[in-house]
Amino acid sequence: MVHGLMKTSTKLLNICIDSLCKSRNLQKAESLLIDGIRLGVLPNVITYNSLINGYSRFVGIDEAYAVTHRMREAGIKPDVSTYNSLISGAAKQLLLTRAHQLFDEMLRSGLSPDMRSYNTLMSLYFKLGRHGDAFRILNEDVHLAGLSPRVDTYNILLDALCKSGHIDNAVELFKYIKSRVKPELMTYNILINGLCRSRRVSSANWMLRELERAGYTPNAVTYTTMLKMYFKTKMIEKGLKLFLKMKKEGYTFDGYASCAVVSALIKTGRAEEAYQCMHELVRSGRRSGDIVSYNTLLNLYFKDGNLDAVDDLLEEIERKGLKPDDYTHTIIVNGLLSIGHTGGAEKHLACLGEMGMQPSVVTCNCLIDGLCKAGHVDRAMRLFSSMEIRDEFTYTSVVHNLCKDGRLVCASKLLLLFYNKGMKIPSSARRAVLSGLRMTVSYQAARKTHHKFKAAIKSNAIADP
DNA sequence: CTAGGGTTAG
Repeated sequence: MVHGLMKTSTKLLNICIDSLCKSRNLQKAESLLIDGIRLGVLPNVITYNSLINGYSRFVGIDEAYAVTHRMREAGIKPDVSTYNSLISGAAKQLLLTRAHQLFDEMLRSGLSPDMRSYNTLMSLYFKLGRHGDAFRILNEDVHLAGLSPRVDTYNILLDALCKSGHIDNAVELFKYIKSRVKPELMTYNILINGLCRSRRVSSANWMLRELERAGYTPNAVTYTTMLKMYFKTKMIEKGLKLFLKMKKEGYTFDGYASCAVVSALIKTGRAEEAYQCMHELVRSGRRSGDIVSYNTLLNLYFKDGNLDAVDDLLEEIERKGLKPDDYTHTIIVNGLLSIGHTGGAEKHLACLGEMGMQPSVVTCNCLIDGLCKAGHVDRAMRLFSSMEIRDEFTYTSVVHNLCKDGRLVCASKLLLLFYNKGMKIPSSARRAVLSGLRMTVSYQAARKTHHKFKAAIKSNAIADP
């Protein structure tokens, strides 16, 4: 009798602790655990697994691993679930070696990894761009372990194919797996997202119909994905119409769709409607209060020139203990540049460095472009030289701005260098250099440079595929 | 374990 009651209590304790952990309230979960022990309700492996999962997701792998010592002291041995949580914690921080260490430790403890353990490892390899290693796990390790992939494994595979630009292979794989497993709503969402990212509007709509034919109802994820595709393909009104439909039909819409709508409205100069949308979101009480929605709002205030609101919002972010991310810093740098405060923007970048953070490529790109446009080409070029990672935005921006500044020789030399590196630069950059050369140097010089560019692009096209 | 939102060039 007493034993039965205790079992019920532990179950209740576990439900409470798990829900606290899932909502990031790890402190409260810890004190509940202590209260439980005081009252004689003993934790079991499930209790500790919830904690480990929470620390893995929201704090860090070391903090999560520390809990395993506490559970061992309590006489409870970690199980496969424990290790799965730990491995996903390592995977979240892209710590491949750590993930493998934990995997080996699990094997040494006599535990057999399950499909989820392999899924986590595969997904990590995909995230690191090591597709070959991911497929090796699937084709060798999973087989050796006597396991077979289910729909969740295929979801990971499909998503990886979509995100690495192999959407056609993803669709092919989808057709193949349909004969083996029943696709989930998530499976359809992954494919729709892949099609939307490559702007295949009609294929995305076809996949949406397939989703419905399979008996599913589109959810907030499906609609947000479609919404973004409309904005990306400049079909703003169509996107807004879909947003209205989501609201009207009472779909489980949340802050995700609103952020996408607000940013599209800002980009098309409709600040008034953007404010309205943001206010609606706050009123609905669905604002999740995460850094993404703050970034969206911050961008809106900057673009609207509402600097007092910017100050207040930055203060609020700090007060709430939210960590500004790369997007936040980019928005701030861009905002400072837009009000002509180039020194402030440079200072912000320097501050990041002092705090031991690397500014992102995007942040640097914005500063380079802003400095150039404000006439400080030399300062921009100094930043350009110091960058370790550059992308096509960096190059395009630098070439265009050098041309505008009349430094055509420099621009053409750099462009040639980028072509030789195999970078994909929009043809507008080449046209800017050539027309500049024609106007300020000579038709002859432009023609010679044109040939050089063509040769570089051609030799790269052969070396690349 | 796996799906959707926010920043930059032309």
